[in-house]
Amino acid sequence: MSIKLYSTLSRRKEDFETIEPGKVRMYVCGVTVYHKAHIGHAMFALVFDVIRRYLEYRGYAVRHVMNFTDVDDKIINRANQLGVNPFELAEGYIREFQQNLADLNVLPATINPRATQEIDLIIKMIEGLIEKGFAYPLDSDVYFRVDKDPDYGKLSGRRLDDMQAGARIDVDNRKENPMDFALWKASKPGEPAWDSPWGQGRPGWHIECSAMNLNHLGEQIDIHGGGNDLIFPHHENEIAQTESLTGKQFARYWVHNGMLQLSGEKMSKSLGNLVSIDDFLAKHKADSLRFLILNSGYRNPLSYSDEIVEQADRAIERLQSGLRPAEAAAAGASTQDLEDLQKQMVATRTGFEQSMDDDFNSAGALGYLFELVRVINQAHAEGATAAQLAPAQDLLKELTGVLGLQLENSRAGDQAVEPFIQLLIDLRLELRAQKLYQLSDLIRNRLLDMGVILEDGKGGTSWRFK
RNA sequence: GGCGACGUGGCCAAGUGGCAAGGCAAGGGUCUGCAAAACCCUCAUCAUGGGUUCAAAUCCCAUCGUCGCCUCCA
Repeated sequence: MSIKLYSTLSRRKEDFETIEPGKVRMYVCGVTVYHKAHIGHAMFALVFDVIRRYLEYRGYAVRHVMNFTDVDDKIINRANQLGVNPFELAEGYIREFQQNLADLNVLPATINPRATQEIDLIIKMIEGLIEKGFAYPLDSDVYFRVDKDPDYGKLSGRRLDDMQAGARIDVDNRKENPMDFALWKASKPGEPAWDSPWGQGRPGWHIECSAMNLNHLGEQIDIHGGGNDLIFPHHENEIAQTESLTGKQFARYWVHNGMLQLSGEKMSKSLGNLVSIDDFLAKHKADSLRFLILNSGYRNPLSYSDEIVEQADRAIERLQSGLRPAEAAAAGASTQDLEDLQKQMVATRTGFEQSMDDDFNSAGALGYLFELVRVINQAHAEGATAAQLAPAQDLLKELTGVLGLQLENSRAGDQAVEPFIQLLIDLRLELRAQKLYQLSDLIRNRLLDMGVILEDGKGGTSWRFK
């Protein structure tokens, strides 16, 4: 069975076929680095991380490119406000975002190109577009001529006639068509600038992505992704530029994720309603955020609230419960239990793959993983040994890993405390044997306050970090 | 005004023609000194109104509601 994925261009699910067999060229629009990254940015990164991981699970070699826009008006404005060098400002946020992604267990992209590293190619492309009549210089700017592009609007499903140019911004009367967009922008004194045939300036927002695609993936790519707020104008313009220049179809599949919303509104820098990735990770595990995103369709909007984060925290604990070690004194599960476990393993992998093949239906896939957890726990409760649980637990680890979940219980760097915890457990065991329950409960409660949970089972007391 | 998406139990959410996955919460039970975890049981006819069909949450029409894009935006 093949993978199906929804493409914004055709507005339907399509069979996934790559240009080169077994290889995927995937470009994902990254961020403009002028501000701390928020969990909305994390969403796109997580969505495409899961897509990439699943494609690799399916045997594809994925060349994953995610760019950084490191020069633009917003960066310059903010640098001016802060009185710092715009390049240094961008560099700092790039480092921070990469650290955020690492903290979220997002695999590093194959390449992270930056707009400022592509200037030569950008200029060549603009020259090519001018030669072909798709662009025209105006003073020291260069604009793309939308009227020359017959299928302009095909991605976003708009026609030029329908668009109320200037409805919310002032029309630049110098342009041939109000919808013409900048390929090259003249710079003001003191702003970052590069030499060009049209004078000192910098690239427009859209052309950089076209250039990075061309440079790192080629004229034609398999998947082009990003948030659905980029469909228009950014991706529309990218198609227009690239296809006008090459005369070939640019991306086979356009994949867009829905927006993360906070209190009913899109989370965005301009609205000021954001939760930074750092804020989130200070209170919750990376797995929790990933679960939130996996648990709903990637194309749907996702409403963020304390309540659903709390639910995600619990759900992760539930998945972790499937990985608990067998009781030391386990007697072994019955043949029937082991058969059930075996059946569920087959059902889980099959269901997982069928769900994920269907446009990366991770919520459906999670359903099968929870069912596996239940059957593992049943066997666990029936006395399965470590060896009996291992195959199912390995499967659980493997498939949650495909989704990028870590399910780690222990906190890094805390190994040193383990002997002391064990000492307290042994002490408490003695107190309980003497029925000194007040003291034994005191130990349990105090450890809980410190984030260590004790659980008394048949085979002794086990513990885990909260 | 134009384009588009969505509306499934208290909450999140899958399912897009054939008896409504899963998670969280809640209630009951087993286990336990107690607790926690785990296990067992209970918990929805799918916004509303029409229509098509042997059969609809799933297709069509209408209504109501929520949201996104059209401007920088993941």
